[in-house]
Amino acid sequence: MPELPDVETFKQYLMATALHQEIADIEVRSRQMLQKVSAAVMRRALRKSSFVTARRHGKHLFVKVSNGKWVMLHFGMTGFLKYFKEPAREPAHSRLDIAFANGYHLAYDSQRKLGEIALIEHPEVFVKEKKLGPDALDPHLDVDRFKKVFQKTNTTVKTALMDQKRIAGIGNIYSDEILFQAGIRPENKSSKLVEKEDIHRLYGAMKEVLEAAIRAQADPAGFPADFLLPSRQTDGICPRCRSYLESATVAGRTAWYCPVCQKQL
DNA sequence: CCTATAGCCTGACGGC
DNA sequence: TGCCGTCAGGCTATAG
Repeated sequence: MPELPDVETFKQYLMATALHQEIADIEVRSRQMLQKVSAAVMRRALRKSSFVTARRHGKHLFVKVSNGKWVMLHFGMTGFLKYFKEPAREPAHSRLDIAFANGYHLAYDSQRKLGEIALIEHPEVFVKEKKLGPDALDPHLDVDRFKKVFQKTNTTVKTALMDQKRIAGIGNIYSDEILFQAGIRPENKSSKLVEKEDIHRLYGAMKEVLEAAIRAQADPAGFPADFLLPSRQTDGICPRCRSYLESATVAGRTAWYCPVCQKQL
């Protein structure tokens, strides 16, 4: 699930529910989710503290603790957050449970355990160490910088879009949507896009798709009618021209596209 | 350096 | 019903 729009929605959710409440205790349900930190250290860092704010870079969520530390949450393919009170409401694969003094809980759920939880000094240092590219919605990421990212590579445009070291936040699902909105096939060479001046449309589509998805809180039910994503399956139909969608393996993932609306350069 | 590919982990689904 | 293969909205370590 979690690409940029999803993680942005998690951030807003966390900030609307879980800030400024004393943390009574935490329970690490799956040790393997913790990166370079023991459950004991994590517990010591959070107990009696509270969360004060949150920020996001790409698919990473950073939650600031009142003692100055930050908790880093990455959601893998299946992660999400859930704020709840009744124990019966705890999600099925809760890997970290944070119990607040007011009786509520915040659960980090990850069915496939492909995510990561860490305790870090500062998000900026983390981003630098991970060599993450600029966030896809960073205002400083203008079209010229975007262009540079795409011209100096020999890979496909979908692969480049999903490479977190080039631009952070886009994964398999949203790269399909962005390429559909830009009218470009996923297996086109990235550098060719720059030659052919299609790069401006790709840039515009990226910003528009991600912003629209955030407005819909990453819920497909609220997506614009011309979005490809809800049709992304066998026998799926293009929302524009009604052709059957096609799929191909690109970057080891399944790409869906409209053979009529998306051109081969 | 660059790019492509297995492997990690768990569960849901379709076909037999 | 049960079993098996396949696939899944991510990323890393490795090979070429």
